[in-house]
Amino acid sequence: MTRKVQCPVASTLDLVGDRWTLLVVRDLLRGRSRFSELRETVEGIPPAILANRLKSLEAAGVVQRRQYQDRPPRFAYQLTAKGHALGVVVGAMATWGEQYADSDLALVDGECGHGIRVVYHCPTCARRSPRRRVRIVDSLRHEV
Amino acid sequence: MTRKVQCPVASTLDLVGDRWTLLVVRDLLRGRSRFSELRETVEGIPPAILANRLKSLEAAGVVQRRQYQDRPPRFAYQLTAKGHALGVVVGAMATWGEQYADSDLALVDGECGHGIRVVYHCPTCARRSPRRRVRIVDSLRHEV
DNA sequence: CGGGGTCAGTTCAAGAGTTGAACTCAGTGC
DNA sequence: GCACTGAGTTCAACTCTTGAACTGACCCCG
Repeated sequence: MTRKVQCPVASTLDLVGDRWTLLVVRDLLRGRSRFSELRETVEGIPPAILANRLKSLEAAGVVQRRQYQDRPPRFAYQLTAKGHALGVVVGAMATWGEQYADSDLALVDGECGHGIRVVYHCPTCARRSPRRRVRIVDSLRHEV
Repeated sequence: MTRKVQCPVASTLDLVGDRWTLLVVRDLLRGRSRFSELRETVEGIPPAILANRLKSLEAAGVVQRRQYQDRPPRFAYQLTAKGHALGVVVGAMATWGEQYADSDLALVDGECGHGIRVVYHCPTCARRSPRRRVRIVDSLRHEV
């Protein structure tokens, strides 16, 4: 069901625009990697959906399925670089959700260990704008 | 269908975790405000879905429905502050999607007019980390 | 005064996706 | 041999989504 659009938001939503996919990504970011771990931590996901989503994510190059032992064949799912980049989306949702709901999860910098936020950043002005009003325009080339 | 969870990602997804809602928010951010405008610009959305989503968003306090004339009653939908804050999520998807798909949309700072990105930011270190590895942990209070 | 057009939706049948429960199958520990 | 674990698959019931058509209020035009 690929929509033939150019909007990056729409193409992102083609992959992760459902109730479950980003919860799976969230738990992969949390360090879960095995099917059964994900089934336990992704709140009430039916195994059929989990299997289906992991397949889509693998097909999209977002996760990688690795067999980590073969006597009883066992698999681990890990995020690729592309998948780790999706952390910004999950993080943005966490940042937003934290303002409007109680939370037991936090987004933490892998290096300094501090809680972090997802914010706007203008590379031209080198200016960060956590709550800036932002517009979405049809293109930078033919500005609306 | 409220999930009784505390994860901010999950509660955000309860509201916007479907194929359409964030496309509607995107176009509200783009300055569209009337039903017919949204129907035209949200790629192929069925009017029943659009009406339904606008109702949910209004109930969630993300948009506000204003009657802007009453001879023929006409309505405009506008984002509240809460809704504008969702721009970070849409922006994160745009940022991610732009790296993996061609784009005709751009995220623009409302003030300086430059194209902007959505990035991680650590308020403690005052350090911005566009591609930093990030972890999601169970809580900052009782660290995992 | 009648016809066509716009806007903001609603209605409805058909189809697609989701849910929950149960089941499979291989291997392992006891 | 037997229960258990991990990694899924299968299936029927249910719900949600899709697309197309329709409504109804109001305008403008001749």
